[in-house]
This record gives sequence, structure tokens and C-alpha cells, in this order.
Amino acid sequence: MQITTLQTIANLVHYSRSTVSRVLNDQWNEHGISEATAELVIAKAKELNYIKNEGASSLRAKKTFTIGVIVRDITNPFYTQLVKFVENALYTKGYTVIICNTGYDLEKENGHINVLLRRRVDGIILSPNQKSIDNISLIKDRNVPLAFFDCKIDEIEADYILVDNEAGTSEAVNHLISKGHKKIAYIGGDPFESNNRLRYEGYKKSLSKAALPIREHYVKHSNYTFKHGYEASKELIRLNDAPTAFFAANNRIVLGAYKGIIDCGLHIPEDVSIIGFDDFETAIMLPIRLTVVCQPIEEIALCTVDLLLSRINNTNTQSFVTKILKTELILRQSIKGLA
Amino acid sequence: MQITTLQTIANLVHYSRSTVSRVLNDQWNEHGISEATAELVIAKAKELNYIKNEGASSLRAKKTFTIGVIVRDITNPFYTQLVKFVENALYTKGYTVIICNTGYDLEKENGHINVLLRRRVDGIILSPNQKSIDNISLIKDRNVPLAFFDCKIDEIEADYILVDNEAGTSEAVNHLISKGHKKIAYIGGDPFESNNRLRYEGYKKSLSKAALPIREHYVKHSNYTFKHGYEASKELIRLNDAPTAFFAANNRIVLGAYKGIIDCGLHIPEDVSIIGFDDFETAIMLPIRLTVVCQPIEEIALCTVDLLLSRINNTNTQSFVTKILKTELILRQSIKGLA
DNA sequence: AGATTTTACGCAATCGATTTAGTAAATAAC
DNA sequence: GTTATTTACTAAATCGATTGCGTAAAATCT
Repeated sequence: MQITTLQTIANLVHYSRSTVSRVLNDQWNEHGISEATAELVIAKAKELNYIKNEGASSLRAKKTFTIGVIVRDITNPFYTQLVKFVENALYTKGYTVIICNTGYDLEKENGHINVLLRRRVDGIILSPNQKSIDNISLIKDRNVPLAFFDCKIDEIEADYILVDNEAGTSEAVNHLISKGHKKIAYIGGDPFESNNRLRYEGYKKSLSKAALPIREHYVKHSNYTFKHGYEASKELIRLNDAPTAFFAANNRIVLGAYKGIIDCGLHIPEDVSIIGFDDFETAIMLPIRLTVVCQPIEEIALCTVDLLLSRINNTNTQSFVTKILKTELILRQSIKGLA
Repeated sequence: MQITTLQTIANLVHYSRSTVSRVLNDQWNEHGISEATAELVIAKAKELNYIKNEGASSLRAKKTFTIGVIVRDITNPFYTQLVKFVENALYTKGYTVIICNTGYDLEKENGHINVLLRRRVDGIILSPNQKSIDNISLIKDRNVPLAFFDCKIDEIEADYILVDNEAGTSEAVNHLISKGHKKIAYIGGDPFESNNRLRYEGYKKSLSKAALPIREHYVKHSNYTFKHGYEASKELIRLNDAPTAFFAANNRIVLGAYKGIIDCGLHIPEDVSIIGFDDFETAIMLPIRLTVVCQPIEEIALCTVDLLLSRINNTNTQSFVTKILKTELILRQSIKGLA
């Protein structure tokens, strides 16, 4: 049993491929094809259960209606959500998405990028990484439309959709200060990553503005992991002048810190207040619901998709854009006011 | 600036497309092409930064090295994990994955399936749904290799990779019974879904075996949501003869029930014991770590991929297979022994 | 030297859909 | 009764890579 092609239909209705193609693409009126012919073709196509071969179309059209989305850890709920919204938005616009999970592995990132290029995707969305520079240049060299979200790489000029990390963190730390906290720790991620640097800037600015000292031993950079949050919080708690509040730079760290605090036998927020960057399901599931800085994930996704599509369709001719979205402070239960 | 094709290279090195193709596919020795020619071609390809157009290859080869994976809710960590492992396994085998999230929307499922068929994917992996039957027949009608995981649909003969829901639940309920519980509630999902039916069977069998009555008001079927877990647990707690232990049929329900118990002012496990189906990150993040029935997610993913690829490559000629994997009971803190 | 084999390639069809540039036949206009 | 126009299509090139079949030229054999 052969697969039905345009030719199959053409042979059976005794018209040419061209005619069949035009009918099935709803262009028959514009090409002087009689309604009777059109109906015949459509009926035959339905009868044979014809499904167009997108690959063949793409080859001819030099457009695949496919977008690659590369994230580092799809199991991180921040990315899961992002991917979900991106997929949905692109689906609505008629695009198919190839989601690539690199697991922080540069080799795999490289492999995925090569696959996407071989498949001639119309564009790529990427949450970049300092170390990805070489991989990214593979894309830029090919002039494949590219949009970054989540994180900025200073060395690379491109379209970025970001959130205001500095202002978001400042708002969080200001909130802690307004609640009477003076000893505030910063448990951060990768010290070379732009998000972390900006969040740290926000932290420092808020402290300075309130004339509070920035104490180095209250600052724990390392990486965005549960483990780091866990260990850092334990170390901080053991200090003689232990901080009364923790700012945690992402969803993983905040969970680790939460657990670290509990495991030390302390209570949140009575003994230690905690606030995290990123909102996520578990944050409201914890017995003490976490106060967090929430990123507008859906908005990030939609903006990124819009921007990328505008590049693909050449409707946007301005030079590179960096769009910075606002975060939202969500007050819940993990912060206590000090007397 | 034109994209480099085989023709571009052929023109520059003054050999035919065939020769260039053979060289770049490492078939030059088998076709009597001299090493000098091969080297020249390879050098020129590198110089021009040639990247093969997979679409064109696919068209010719009638094989796309693409697999569609359809899940209902990619933000459910169970599916996120599954998708991650599937993607990784297929990546290793040279396949690209198109992940489709339907959000429990049959229209969207239909749309996604049509996209996958138009793209001539080599196979589809699907977590099915009673109501998906019509959509699934679109795939079966086309003879596209298909593997199901997670859930069985009795009406459809196909390859299934499942877990032993009945035994897993039985083990969980037996554990509760062994800890002295006699009043055990079942908070379930969709009563028409095979997983839920089997889990319920396991529940009933364990009770019967222990000569415990099956009390209807202890059984709350509805759907696999947080909300259902939350509400059901509250209703159960309000009963005069409230159960001492809850079995929750998935990761969402168990979280809802957990929250419901806490919100009623009760303590886990002192006042109520709870056990859930599915392990997930939050389960160990909760202050009382949840005892759960763990599904072997990676194994499910690998088995499904292996089975699907064996169908695609025709190395497996046996008729439909249903593979049932074992679950594992993970004892943590949410179950208390009754005196 | 002539026959045979080996070396080193090329031609052209093919995959399936799209599109430009036509053409034959019917109808209308003058 | 011509010419112009409209109607209703078609042929063939194209997208880029692959492959079965074929062949010229060089090398080897007898």
C-alpha cells in the first residue's frame, strides 16, 4: 500500500500535479481552476486520506516552520513552564518546536545545535550560558534567527528577553529591610552568570541604600543547585552573627536553604526569614509558603516568540533588542517582621 | 550569500554531486573514489561550512529520524522526567524528538498528531487517554509505528510499556495494614482510566486479603488534580469514622491531600498517615518526606524507546507487546505505626 | 598489441510539493 | 470572420541529497 502523493491523486483524477496542488492549497480560484475540478480533487484526496509531506514542502519553500528551543534543564520547573508556554505560542502560530535539553553539557548543546542547523530550523530560542559562546557562534555564522531568554551574555549581541534581576532582587531585599532585617545573607548561583551578578548588584544596592554593611561572609556564590542552598544555609546558620534573613537566587537554592534551615532545627520564619527568586509549585506546597520574586514566565515566553517571529518574517528591522520585563514580589509566609 | 549545497561544492571542486555526496557520507572507498579527491572535497566542504540539509535527505530516504512524543501535561514532573529520558535516549540513537504538550485538550492532541503525520515522523510515543481513541486511529490508519506508555486503553491493541499498578498499590496498602492501619482511604483519579482502575483493584485486594471491609465512603474517585486531593482529604477528615491513612493515586493528589491535612490542623503522620503513587522532587522537600510508590521512570522511557525503535527497524516482528515494569515502595516519614 | 580488469568517477532519476511560464480551447468583442 | 480575451488547465524546473547504472581512461595481463 503506497502513500498517497499529489501524483497519486493527479493520476486518478486525470489532472496535473499542479492543479491538485493548487486545489489542496486553496488557490484554485486564483488560478482559474473550475469548481467542479476542485471538488473532484478534494473528494479524491479525502478518499485516499492524503496528508501532505511537509518535508517536501519545506524543501521547496526553504522554510520549515520549525523552531528549536534549547534549555539546560527541562526538569527545572522554571524551564518546564517556559518551554510549555513557548511550545503553545508557537503551535498557535503554526510552528513546530524541537525541544532540546542539554543538561548543562556543552557537547550535547553542540550536538543539538548541529541537528537544528541540519534540519534548517527557521529560528532558535536559547537560554544561554557563558560557556556556550562557541556553540552560539555556530548559529550566528549561519544567520539563523536567534533569540535568547533568561540570561544575557555580554559578549554576544543579540535579541534578549530578560527580567529586571537587579530591581527584582532590590525589591526583595528592601522588603526584608522594611521588616527590620539588618543581617541579610545572599545565597547565589554561578558568580560569572549575568543573572546572578545582577541579582547580587540589587542586593548590594539595597543594603547600601539602607546604610547597611555588605558583609562578605554573608555572601555565598557557587551554583544554582539544591546542594549549594542546603550547604550554604547551614554554614550561615552556624555563624556567630548568623543572618536573620536569606535571599536565595533561584528556585533550587531556595529549596536547599529551606531544607537546611529545617534540618538545623530552626523554624521559618520565626528563627530565619527566607525569600527566593522564581516562583514555583513547591513554593506554595511547603507548610510555610515561600515569599518569592516571581518571574513573568508566560510573558517571557510570549515576548520571545514574538520577537523571534518578527525576525523570521523580517517585520522587525531594528537592530538587536533587549527587553527587560518586570518581576513581582509575592508575599507569603516565609518572612517575619523583627521587633 | 547562498547556502552551501552539494552542488556548490561539486562546482568548485569540479566533480559531480554524486562524488561529493559519497565522500561526505564516508562511502568514497566503496565507490572507488581516490583519497586525493576525497580530501579535496572534505576540505572544500569545511571551507564553505557545509551543513547537510536533513530535510532533503529525509525526502529521498523516506525516513526522517524524528519521533513525536505526546504527553498531556509536560509540567507534571512525572511527564517531565519521562520526556527528559526519552529525549536523551533518542538523541543518543540519532533521533530528534518533537515533544507535544496537549494540556488534556483533544483538539490540540488532534492537531499535534496531524502535524506529526505531515512531518512523516518515524514513530510516535504517546501517553494515551480513553478519549483519544479517534485521534489514535489517525496514527494506526497510517501504520506509523506507535508505542504507548503510562496508560493502557483496552480497546486499542498496541505496544504498551506500563508499570504494575495493581501490585504497586497492593504493596503500599499492605504496608499500611502492616503498620496497623485498618481505616484506609483511597483518593483516586479518573475512574475510567486504566491506571486508576488497577490501582483501585490493588487497594481492594489488599483490604480483602486482610479481611478488612471496603467502605465506599473511603473511596474518592474524580481526577488527578491537586484540587481533588485537597477536597477529598478534607471530606475524609470530617467523617465521624475518619480514616487513619490515605492512599493517593498520583503525585498531584498526594500534594493536595497533604495540604488538606495540614490545613485541617492535623499532623502527618501523627494524626493521619499518607502514601502516594509516583515519586517526585517535592515529595522529599516536604518537612515530612512522603512515603511513595515509585515508578521506574527512566526504565519506562528506555523500554519505550527500545520497543519503538525495534518496530521502526523491523527487528521486532512479534505481535503487540505489553511490558509491565515493577514499582518500588520508598519508605520515608509519612506513615506512622499504630499501636 | 589486444583483451581484460581496475580505477575513478558521472548521468539522470528519484523523493513530493510548489511555481513560473506557458498553451489550447472556448467564448466574447468588434 | 477575425481578433481579443477568458477559462482551464499543463509542462517542466526547482528545492538538496541519494543511488543504480553506466563508462571513459588507465593499468595489468597474456
